[in-house]
Amino acid sequence: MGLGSCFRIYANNVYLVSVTNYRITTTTPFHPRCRPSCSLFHSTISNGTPPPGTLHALSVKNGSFQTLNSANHLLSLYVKSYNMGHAQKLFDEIPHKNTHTWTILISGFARAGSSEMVFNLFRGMQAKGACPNQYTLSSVFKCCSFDNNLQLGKGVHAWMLRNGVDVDVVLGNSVLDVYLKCKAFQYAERLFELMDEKDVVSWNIMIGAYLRVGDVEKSLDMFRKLPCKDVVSWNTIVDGLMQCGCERRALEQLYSMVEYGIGFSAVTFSIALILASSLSVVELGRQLHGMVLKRGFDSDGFTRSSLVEMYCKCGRMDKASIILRDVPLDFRRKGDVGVTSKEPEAGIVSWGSMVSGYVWNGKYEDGIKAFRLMVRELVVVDIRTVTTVISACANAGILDFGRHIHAYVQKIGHRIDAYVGSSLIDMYSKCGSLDDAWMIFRQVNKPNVILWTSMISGCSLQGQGRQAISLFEEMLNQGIMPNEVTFLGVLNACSHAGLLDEGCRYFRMMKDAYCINPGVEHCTSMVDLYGRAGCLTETKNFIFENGLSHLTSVWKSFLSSCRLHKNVEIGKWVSDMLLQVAPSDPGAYVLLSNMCASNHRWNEAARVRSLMHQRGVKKQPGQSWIQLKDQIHTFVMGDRSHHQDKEIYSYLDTLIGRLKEIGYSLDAKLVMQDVEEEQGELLISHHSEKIAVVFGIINTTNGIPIRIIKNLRICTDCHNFIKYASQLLDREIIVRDIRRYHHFKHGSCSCEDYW
DNA sequence: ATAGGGTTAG
Repeated sequence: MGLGSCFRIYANNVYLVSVTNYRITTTTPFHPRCRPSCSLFHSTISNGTPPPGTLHALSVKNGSFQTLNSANHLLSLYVKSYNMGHAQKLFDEIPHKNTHTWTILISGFARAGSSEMVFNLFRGMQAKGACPNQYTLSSVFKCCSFDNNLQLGKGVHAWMLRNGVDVDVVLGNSVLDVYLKCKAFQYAERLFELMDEKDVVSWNIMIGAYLRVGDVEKSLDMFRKLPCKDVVSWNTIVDGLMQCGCERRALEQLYSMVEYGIGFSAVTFSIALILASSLSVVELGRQLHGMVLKRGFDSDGFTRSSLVEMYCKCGRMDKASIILRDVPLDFRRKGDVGVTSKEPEAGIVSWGSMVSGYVWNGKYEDGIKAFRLMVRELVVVDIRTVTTVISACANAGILDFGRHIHAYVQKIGHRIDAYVGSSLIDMYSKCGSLDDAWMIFRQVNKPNVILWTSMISGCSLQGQGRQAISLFEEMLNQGIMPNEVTFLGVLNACSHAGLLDEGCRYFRMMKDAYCINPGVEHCTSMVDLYGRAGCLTETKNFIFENGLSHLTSVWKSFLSSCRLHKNVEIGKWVSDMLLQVAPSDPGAYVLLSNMCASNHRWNEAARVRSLMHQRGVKKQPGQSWIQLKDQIHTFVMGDRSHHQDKEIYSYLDTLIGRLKEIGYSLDAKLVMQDVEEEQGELLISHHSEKIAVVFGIINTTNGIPIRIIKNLRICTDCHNFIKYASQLLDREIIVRDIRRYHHFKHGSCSCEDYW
């Protein structure tokens, strides 16, 4: 993790520490009593340290920075306070480096996850004839594990054996971990057998590795054979089972822990709380909360964060905020925090969880408020939390908040890595701003599959099918291995762009060349592809050949294709199938009645509606929302609750009049097609998306695109209305509905009227 | 100095 500018609190003073071009600056001078000396470097860490940069400057000035020993101490001080930029600079200045000098810097970069730096330094070290010690090797192996660099790991392991390096159990475990993280199970198993000294950590590493690849039986077997389990062994098995989707078995193991009297650690609580929220057992969560309080684990930041997250996921924001109330933002001043402790991060995580929690629960304003508070209070927001929040913004479609966070990431000087990059690309493309997504995509250094996939899916989402495909081809050319998600993006792109042949080719490629079994989503996408191309017979064959006839999504897609191609005969048959599979799905009835209506079969349409009514199937009410400044404005059909309602409706009526002059018409038959409620022209003209659009027009200046999010699919009339409005007012209007994006510009839509 | 908590795409 790179470190840019950040705020650090030393002895109740806030320092802005910025590291740019290896130069360190602080806004507030440190305490004048401090005089740099070797011993001071150590003692100051624990009791309110002035930034080491200042110490460095002073020590150079008054000549106390002379011996290699003191240089190494200073180096380690930089490393411990995460100032790797300055550490590197100092390192370069040290003329005669010893093993210790190299090791300090290497371990620092290893902790920061900068594998490339570690590998380069390690090579440099060997070239200069400095002999790596066990600490050095351990750091290198850690990076090999992190980077899946099997080649280097194997090389260093061989070098160790050749040079007769004394391998103790810790170093042996590091090597074992490399082989397992790289999924080199044969090597690992052989090494495990040959290790003359094995401890419980070695076993835990093995058990964890089998769980990561989903080999539940093997890991459970080893777990049972393990003679002296520690709490980590138990944590590993509970968490691993949960990750493998065996939540019930995880819960059983958790209960066994209690039975055997194994004391829970903070990690156990974290895992257990997540388990409780994924099983939606609020009661278990509450019990755990009680235990946490009883055992005093509520001072642990990670545990608190899990508590907050658990309550957030259960929708209990009240409970979550109570926990957070006891975690003040100035938690770092409480004196229980050392520079090297994980605690500051953990406190931040609690707040980050709260921000995400608000967003998950649709309380965007509160989320934004909490985030602002964090920033205002000069808290360093943990980058992992940031990615979570960005992804929450993506799913909630709130571009402004997303942009704020993007700006924040830039401000703190964090490099946009694959994690942040993917979530930003996703956010921008889901919020309808593909240009920004491209900008992010181009600036990421080492793109991985996920990054490529985000961009491919983004293009596909925005209807840029061809673009998505050429991106995919480029990815293959660069030797990046696509996975099932990538193929899903590509297939969706083909289906949106109507590229039948290409879609079929990629589907075969996925199965034959990459041995990926098509999942439900892939098959639905294929059904969509065939259906949209008008190959209704092929669609039907595909469904039966692939045994998909039990899937609601497949029949729904088929039915909308029938509607598109106005094939009522097949459509009726499809809707029979659909109603058999999903008799209580409101979408089935709506689609069917729409299809009948658009073919002027009014009686049948009415029959479908009354059937729906009889069976007590309720349609989801339509809702649209738009963000202006910090506020999210939500509208339902015929909404009168907004304080600007008079203005909105009079503008809407005028606008409809003007649009009619350029060709828009409120067609009576469209009234019946509607996905929301459908009774007469008045109601259709007051659909939530129309209200939201008008509200946006009134409250923004010309030239600013209007972004609307809708919880259902957009109806034909609103689609028409917005097309004409974009032409008349020369405005870009972007509507994200439940299925896809509609990018209206100059009177046409990016979906080319298919959705 | 080794293992376990939560980060990105659908």
